[in-house]
Amino acid sequence: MNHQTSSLIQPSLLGKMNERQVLKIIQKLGPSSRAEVTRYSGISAPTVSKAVSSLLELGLLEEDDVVEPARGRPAKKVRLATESAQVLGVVIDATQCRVVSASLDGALHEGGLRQFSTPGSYDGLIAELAQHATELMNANGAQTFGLGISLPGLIDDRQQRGILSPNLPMTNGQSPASDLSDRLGVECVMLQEADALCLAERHYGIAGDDLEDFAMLDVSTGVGLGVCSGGRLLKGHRGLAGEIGHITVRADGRQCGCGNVGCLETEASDSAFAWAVSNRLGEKLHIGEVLARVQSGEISVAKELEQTSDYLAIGMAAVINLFNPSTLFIYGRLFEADETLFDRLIEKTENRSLTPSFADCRIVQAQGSKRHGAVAGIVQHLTNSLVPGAV
Amino acid sequence: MNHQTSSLIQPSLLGKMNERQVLKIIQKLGPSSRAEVTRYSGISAPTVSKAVSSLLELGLLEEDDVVEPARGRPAKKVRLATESAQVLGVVIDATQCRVVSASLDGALHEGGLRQFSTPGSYDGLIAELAQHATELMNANGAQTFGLGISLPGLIDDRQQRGILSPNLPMTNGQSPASDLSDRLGVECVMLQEADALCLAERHYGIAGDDLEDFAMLDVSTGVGLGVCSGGRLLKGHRGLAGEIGHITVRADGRQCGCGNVGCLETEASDSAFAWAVSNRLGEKLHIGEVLARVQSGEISVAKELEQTSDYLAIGMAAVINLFNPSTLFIYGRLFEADETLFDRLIEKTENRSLTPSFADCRIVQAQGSKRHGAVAGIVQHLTNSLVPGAV
DNA sequence: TTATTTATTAAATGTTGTTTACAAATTGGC
DNA sequence: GCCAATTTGTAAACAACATTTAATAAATAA
Repeated sequence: MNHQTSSLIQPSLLGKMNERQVLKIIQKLGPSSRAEVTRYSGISAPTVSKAVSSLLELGLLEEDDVVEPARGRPAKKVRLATESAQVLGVVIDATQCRVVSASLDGALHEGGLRQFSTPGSYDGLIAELAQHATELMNANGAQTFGLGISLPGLIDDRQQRGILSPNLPMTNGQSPASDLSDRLGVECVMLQEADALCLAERHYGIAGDDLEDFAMLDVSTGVGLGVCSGGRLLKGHRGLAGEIGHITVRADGRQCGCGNVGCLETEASDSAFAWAVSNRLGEKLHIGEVLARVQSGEISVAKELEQTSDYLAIGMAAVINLFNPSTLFIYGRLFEADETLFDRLIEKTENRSLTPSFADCRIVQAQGSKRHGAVAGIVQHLTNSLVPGAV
Repeated sequence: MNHQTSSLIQPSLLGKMNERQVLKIIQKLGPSSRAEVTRYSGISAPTVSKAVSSLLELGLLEEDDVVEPARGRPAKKVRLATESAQVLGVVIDATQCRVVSASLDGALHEGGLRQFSTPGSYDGLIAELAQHATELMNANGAQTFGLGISLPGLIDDRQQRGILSPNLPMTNGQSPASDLSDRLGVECVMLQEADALCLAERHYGIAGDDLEDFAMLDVSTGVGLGVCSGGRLLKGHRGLAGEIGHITVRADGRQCGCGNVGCLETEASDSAFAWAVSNRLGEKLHIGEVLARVQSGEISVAKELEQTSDYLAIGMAAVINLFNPSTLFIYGRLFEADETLFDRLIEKTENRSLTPSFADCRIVQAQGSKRHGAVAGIVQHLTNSLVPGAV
């Protein structure tokens, strides 16, 4: 009658905790010698050696032949596996899918990118993903440790199941992670795409290493939000947290597909912007076409841009007030329309935010990609798997 | 050169982890025998015995003399300390302050409540709090393990310092926890009041035990939000997370003290409601006066109530969409004005929410109090202190 | 050759949890 | 009234694992 789900506390747990800590240090420091890890961690040298041996045996680490000239005996560095092991990342989008292979340090492989149009059926999607994944798994001698998936829409994180994806309805109720895992025989995890972008910044971003509490606003067809709080992704009860696209920013706004009116998404997204422009021109244009005409100087969209950014600022301010992120990443192509837009958007956001919260937050454009995010997702999953009840 | 802040991984860590686990089980199950803990946890009997001994020695547990008639040797139960130990809770509000004493299981002591008007100066506040606390510490033979403080306004969680409290400006920049700790010689922690309400529900609430992801909306003078995610309070980078009062719900709304316009707080709080009623009646009324006149049938406030709840629903829907709570607690006295208000508010919230997120969330009125929250805060702090790098 | 740094090995010590056995304290039946 | 059954809690023995220190080997620069 064991009601506790938590991991059993056994002496061997300590060894695993040390392994995970050593792994995390190498993820952070890059290729390192055992002595460097010892100094950095405060763990004794023999313990570090033991953990490194174990990680080498697991295949998560590899020996690195780089020698840096120094005083005494040269260090034999170890690094995250790049030759003997790999992970795959899968990005599923409304129109396109991508499969990439990467080493455990997150570096995407040259020539390891497969891209194809999203098939019309779920079975077709899984089949094509599985095929490309299999090819990448066999492409080089590396053992594949796992696969991460970035999926748009609402995702049930506990059941690893799609719930509602307006632009990709075929995934509703499906479990691509489980289906791919069955076909490929490797561990698979699925992430909401905004969460994937979060992990991309957290693990492979350039924004410094104090990235424990930050947020990612993804402005494209809809508006998505990923939040990292205390070093963990904010999931909520079922994993639906971060659905900012349908918060109300205009009590009497336009009708939204969700049934509500005046959602952030209907007032401030690529689609909303394109809709507004189309409305004025009396011609149905997609965001790409709008941006192209703007860049060619054919049309001016200052007014629509202003209105869109007014509402986007309300959404950004809500994120800053509610989550107090140290950094707010903005992911989107709207800024291509006007290079001064970003700065004006920040100013508007400041006016809509609580002063101390805004002062504590820097706002930058995101650098990462969903590809990197999917890879980061599986790498993080593997890392945490080392210790049963890990952070 | 140890850059790691995490706790050192030592064999003795395991013992502490077991102690904490045993303590948590007793917190959850109530007074229990060692055998019961053994069965529930799956930990072996001698280990449980050892942990219990240690916790008895620390003073966190006490022996319980209740014997339940059963088959074999009667169990000697242990419980959270109630006679030999206590904690204090402090609630600081704009007009009133309270100091309470409670046993480690959270039960407030009979006659252990001190209440007084909030002094005009910070030094006076600390002095009076310290005096009442000292008296409560000496009131019975119990050793005082710590003190929890509930404070309104923005709080820097890392530095345990007040930042900005519109209704209690004397605490800005101050550290009541540290100041009281110096005077009393016991451990003190400070919580934002919405977070305190969260902990009250989580530890002493009646809402079931699956309370890992939930939210607490405190509608009073302003609108505050506390969020518990994955069992931890959402803090954000500095601890400012949950500042929902100043998100924009009406792009062209009333001017707010924060500098912005159309904040949730200026459109949907006790004050906003009272302001709207006062405006119509041409007479400046406080919320209490409004409610009194409503209950006496003197005035009708249906229209203002409708508008207030319209905007409150927008805020609640934002919480549901963004945090995906399993439960949303509402704390406030607005519902006294109309007993059907709560149900209508839920309906409006549903219209403003994403369907799956709303379906996953039940909305209930909060039962806990800030007093319980302050106590829960220090008890949780003490519990987590058992293991350095705890959850 | 000496100094220096790295990494491993060996030995000593201490911690943990578990199993096994046993004592303790009660109920229930004869 | 007494003995068996039952359940609880502790003690001792044991095995696993960790950490540390110290010693040793290895590999290079000076």
